[in-house]
Formats: sequence, structure tokens, C-alpha cells
Amino acid sequence: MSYHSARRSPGGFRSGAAPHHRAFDSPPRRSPGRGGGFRPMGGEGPGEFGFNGHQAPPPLAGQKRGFPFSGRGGGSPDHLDGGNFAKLFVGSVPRTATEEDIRPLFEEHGNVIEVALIKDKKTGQHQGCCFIKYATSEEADQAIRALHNQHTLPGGVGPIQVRYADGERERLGAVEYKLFVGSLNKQATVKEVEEIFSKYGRVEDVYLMRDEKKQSRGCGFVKYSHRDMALAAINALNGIYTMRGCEQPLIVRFADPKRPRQGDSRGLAFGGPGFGPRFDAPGTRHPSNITDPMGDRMPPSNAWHPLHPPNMGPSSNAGFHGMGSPLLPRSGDMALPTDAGGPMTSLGGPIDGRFQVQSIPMSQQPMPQIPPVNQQISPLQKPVQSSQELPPSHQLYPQAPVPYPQTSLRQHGQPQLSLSAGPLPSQKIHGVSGQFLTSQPQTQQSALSAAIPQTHLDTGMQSHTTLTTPNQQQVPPSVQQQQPLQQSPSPLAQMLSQQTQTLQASFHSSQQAFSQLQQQLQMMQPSSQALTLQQNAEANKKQSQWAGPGPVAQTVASTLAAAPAADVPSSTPANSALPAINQNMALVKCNWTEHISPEGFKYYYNSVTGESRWEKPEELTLHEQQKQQQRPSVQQSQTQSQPSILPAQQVPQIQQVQPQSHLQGQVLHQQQIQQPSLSSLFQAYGVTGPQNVQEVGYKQLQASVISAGDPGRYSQGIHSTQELMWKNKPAGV
DNA sequence: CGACGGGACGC
DNA sequence: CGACGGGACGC
Repeated sequence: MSYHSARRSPGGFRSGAAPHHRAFDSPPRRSPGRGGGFRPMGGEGPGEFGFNGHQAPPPLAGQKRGFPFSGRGGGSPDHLDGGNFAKLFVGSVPRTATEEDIRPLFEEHGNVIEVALIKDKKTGQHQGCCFIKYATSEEADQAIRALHNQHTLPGGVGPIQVRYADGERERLGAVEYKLFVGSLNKQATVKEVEEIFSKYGRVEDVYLMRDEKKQSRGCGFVKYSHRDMALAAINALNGIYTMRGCEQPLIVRFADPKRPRQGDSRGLAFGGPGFGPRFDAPGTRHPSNITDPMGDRMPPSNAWHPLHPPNMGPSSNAGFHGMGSPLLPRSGDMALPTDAGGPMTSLGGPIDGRFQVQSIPMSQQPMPQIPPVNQQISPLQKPVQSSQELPPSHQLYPQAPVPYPQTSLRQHGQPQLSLSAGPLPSQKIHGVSGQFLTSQPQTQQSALSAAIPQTHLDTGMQSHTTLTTPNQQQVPPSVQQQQPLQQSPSPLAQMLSQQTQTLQASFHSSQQAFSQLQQQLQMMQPSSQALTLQQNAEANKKQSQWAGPGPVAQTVASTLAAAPAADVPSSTPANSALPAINQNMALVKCNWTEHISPEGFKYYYNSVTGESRWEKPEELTLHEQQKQQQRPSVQQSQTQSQPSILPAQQVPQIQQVQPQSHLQGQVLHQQQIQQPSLSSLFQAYGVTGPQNVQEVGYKQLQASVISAGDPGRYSQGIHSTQELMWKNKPAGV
């Protein structure tokens, strides 16, 4: 559902040359499907190298609709690979259009393997639609982004509809994370909804439910391609964000499985595409064999959890509640399939202790892929197994519900920081320098503790968000007022401040991190944390841009001058107010947000243009810098001010957090230490570091990492957090 | 070659 | 407080 497609060098790919390496858009997108995770992966990634678009798809590939899973029974990848292509269905094609009219348009976005006009079998009449085959899903995605609803063919009545052909997504192993969204303003448009949700990741689709009169029913569905995006949206919006004109905050949760229309059953057991089959809704009656469905659909998800054998999946999930977040009422719907989430995997895993490690990273980047299971596993296992070596990780989750409790909390739990903290790093570090482990723990610790709480409030990755975004990003008034504190001369304070800034820079830039933190905190402090979160949520609610200035938001409101629409720069009328604000605050609005690729690398996504890049956009950098300057102390002060905000409970919270932070501090350390090694690793591969890596084609990068062996594995987990640390770390620290 | 029958939770 | 659109399988 991207209306804005970043059309990049159209024509750039048109020749038969393998269109791969569009360094940019691919990574962010789902990993091209099939089989993704299980092939040995000698060097061919699921998509990049794997798809040989050039070679015409074998006959097998030609299967018609409907049997998405037929070829992958049990998830066994068919070597023949009948599906090295991505088929799009194109609707609203004028009946007068010929292939020559259509093909060029699609060639602009990839190498078109085939254009098939759909004609009536008997009459030969053009049906007004066609199929376009691309070699890769990246190309197909690109075409969708660029053309869907955005281009009208000559003679056409309306813009063409470009989407994957029925069953294609499933066939490609794509997984969707569909959210049900309630309490929408009935006047809201698809675009508006998309804008709200695009902060958490590229929105693949928005569907507003309407009545017979086309009137919105105030609810709808939003799809993402990655679980983390969906989770981030849930965490950030559910029960928190109130649309203008609405009395209640949005309800955001994983959608129930779609009720199949009659006669549509075949093939896909349930919900083909957005399946979020809650497998276990009470009462579900699966023919037993369906259990397998998971198996079938799991493939994609499995891919994401390379380390775990596909056993645990669903079952573990079944019981748990969604994110465990108090905010989420019935999370049962979490896309289990997808979910795959790292978390669960760990459950029941043969390898316990370690799974934490593994699961953690995974959860962070719940994306598909990560093929190199074999090679990498060994390294990990060793280290992990020795629990002694993992102290950090364990410590991180001291209170964490232990692995088994499949309680709701557990689920979310995993994510976050710990990832980076993973045991792996430690291992590496060992050799490097054990001494460091103890250095500066305190400082970091405190910084972290400060940072964490803050995170709740300030997630904004987008600069302008500061002003207008949904509450979460707004800083409590008290905090702002206290900003001066930052300036405090005391060396310690400065130090803290500095660190805080660093942390902030890294954290605030990542919503994912935010959500993960939330989750982590919850996990760590089930009860108190939950309360805290709720409180924050409450506070946030009050601050909701639409809700009007609540007591809490007053300061902010005054400062920001209620710029509700700020978020949505493109379409907001209220923009008039922004200029002034921007000037004063020197804020630049930035539509770029940072995300973690399946492999654990950061990439940047522009919610407005839909563009994605490996390298950090200057705008974002600038933005972050500005933010830092402006609110460096926010976090710090916030910590202090929190009490005022959250009177009683605040204190306990902090205390609890600290111990953990402490651990985290250590972890961070380790990461830092480790860093060198990783860097060298990259260097060995011709890149100097993460940043440079970004320049490299995604797949290439992937390949490098993979071949690297454990280090690679590391990088996957580490990246998210670690990278944050080192990348943004000022020289001082 | 053969292409979807049959039933249709319960709050 | 709302639960799933709309055109669909040629060679």
C-alpha cells in the first residue's frame, strides 16, 4: 500500500540483466521467499542469488492458482524449485490493452519474465486483467509500490491494481502480519491510517471496513510484512493513540483469522495470506492434519528461527497471550505462525540456556531468513551451553519468567537489548579482553536506566514526531522544564548526560528498540513494570495529539502548539503551525526510520516515499543530532521528573530496573569490546564496518556474514543493539 | 490424468 | 465494539 513509490531509476533494471542488486529496496522487504531458510545456502540466498530469473521458470512453475503449498509439502523445498518467480495480478487493465501496452510499464520496475493477459477461455475476450511475472519478489514488490493504484493505462477507467496473484505470497513464503484496528475515526481515510501506522514499518496494506453505504465502520486492517513492525505498532498505538475526533484510543491487535468466504476453502486451510491462525482458538476443529498447516506456513517462519527445529512453534504459542502487554486484550491472535517469534522457539528447546541467546536475537529481528543455520549453530551452542559464560544474558532476565512458562509475559520478553547482549558476544570478548567487563559499569548502568524509562515516552524516530506524534514521543512537560538540568556542570552529570545522549540517540532512533525495551521491561518486571507501562500509556493517552491537551500534556501542547497533524506532513493542513515550530526548535522533519533487517542489520525506511536504504539518510542523522541537542537531558531529567509524573510507582520501578541496567551495562561493555573483532571481520570481507557494509548489496552482505561463520551469527544479534552503541557512540565514551 | 465435495464453533 | 475488498488463471 504504498502510495508513494520511490521510483528509482526506472529503466535501470529493464534490460535482462539481473535486476538484483538494487541495493536498496530489497533488504527491507521480506526476504524472498521460498525456502529461505533451509537451504544450505552455499551462497545463494533465497532471493538474490537464488533466483535465477534469467532462466525461464521451469514448467512446474506454471502452476495455476490455488496450490500454494502443493510444492512445498512439509516445507521440503523442492529443488526443482518450481517457483523462482513472483507473479502479480493486475486488475483494471483496459480490455483494449495489449501486452505491448503493459509490458513496458512493468519493465520499469524489474525484469518482466512474462506478461499474460487473461482471456476468457471460450470467447477469448480480454478479461481486464493480466499476470506479470518477475524473477524476484523484490521486483514484484517494487512494481506494486510503484504502480498499484498509481498508474492508469491508456483507455483505462481507473488506476491499475497491482498485487500478488492469489496464493503467490504464500508460495513465496511471505508472511503478513495483519492487525485489526478499531476505534478509527469514521472519517479517516486509508491514507491517514497508513500514515499513522507507517511509523512502525512499511504498511503493506490498509483496509477500512465499510458498510453497504461505503461508510467506514471505524475499524479496519493494517498489514505489515514483519512481526516487529506489527508489534511496534501495537505497543505504540493500542490504547494509546487517539485519532482526532475520537473519544477512544485505537485498538490495535493482531487480526483474527479471516473468515473464509464460502466456497473458498480449498488449498489454504485458513486464511491464506494473513493467516494468523490462532491455531487454537478453542473450538477450532482442525482435521488434525491441519496441524501441519503450521508446518506449511511455518516455513517462512522457520526460516526466521534457524536455530530451532520446527517443533515448538505454535504449540508454545497457543497459550500465551499476546504481547503480554496489559494493553493487549486478546493477543491470542498474535500471528503465531509468524510469530515464530524467536521467543517461543526457545521454549522447550533442547538447548535451554542458550536458547535465550538465540531467541533473543531472533525476536528482535523476527524476520524471515537466516539460512545458515548449520554453520552457525555450532559456534553458538558451545558458548551458550556453558551457562557460566552467559551470565550476562541470564542476568538480564533475572526475573524473567523462565523459559518455560509460556505465559504471556514470556513472550515478549525476549526481545530487546539482550539480544545484543547475547552470549555470543561474550565469547568473543573473552579472548579480546576480559578486563573491560567491569569498566564503567556504573555509568552505563545509570545511563541505561535513565534511558529505558524514557524510551517509553520517546520513541520517535521521526523528528517531527517530536512535535506531533502520537503521544509516545512526546515528552512529559515536567521533563522539558527540567532540561536545564542537563547542563549541569558536575562532571558526573555531564558524563551521564553524554552517555544518555548517546543512548538516546541510538534508542530514540529505533522504534523497534523501543518496543523491545518495553517488552523487556515487562518481562523483567512483570508486575511493576506492567503498571509502569500502563501508567505511561495513560500518560500518553492524555498527551494524545488528538485528545487535546490533557493535564500532562499541557506543557507540551503549549510548546508545540497543538500540531496534531505534524505527523503527517504530507497531508496535514495544520502544517502552517509547523514552520514556526521548526524554526524555533530547529527540528527537521524526517520520515526516515530505522529498522533491523532479518539479518540484523540496520536499514532505513522512509515512510513517505517507501524508499529503503542501507545507509543512514542524512536527514535522519541530522535529525537525530538536532534532537540530541534539543533534548539531550530529556532522558536524564525525565528520570528525575518521573516521580512527579508517576508518583508512587515510579520509584519502585526505577529500583528494579537498575539491577538490570547494571547487567546491561556489562553487556554493553562486552559489546563494545567485541566490536573490534567484528569490525575486523568485516574488514576481512572488504568492508570496513557496519556502515560500509550498508553500501554493499544486501545479499552480498548477507553472504559475507554467513560465510564468516559465527561472527556472522553474532552480527545478526549484535547489530541491533550493539551497533546502536558503537555506531552512535560519541568519541568520548 | 484430476482441480474442491461435505459440514459450517459460539460468544 | 467495528472482523476481511475486488477483477482472478491465458499460454
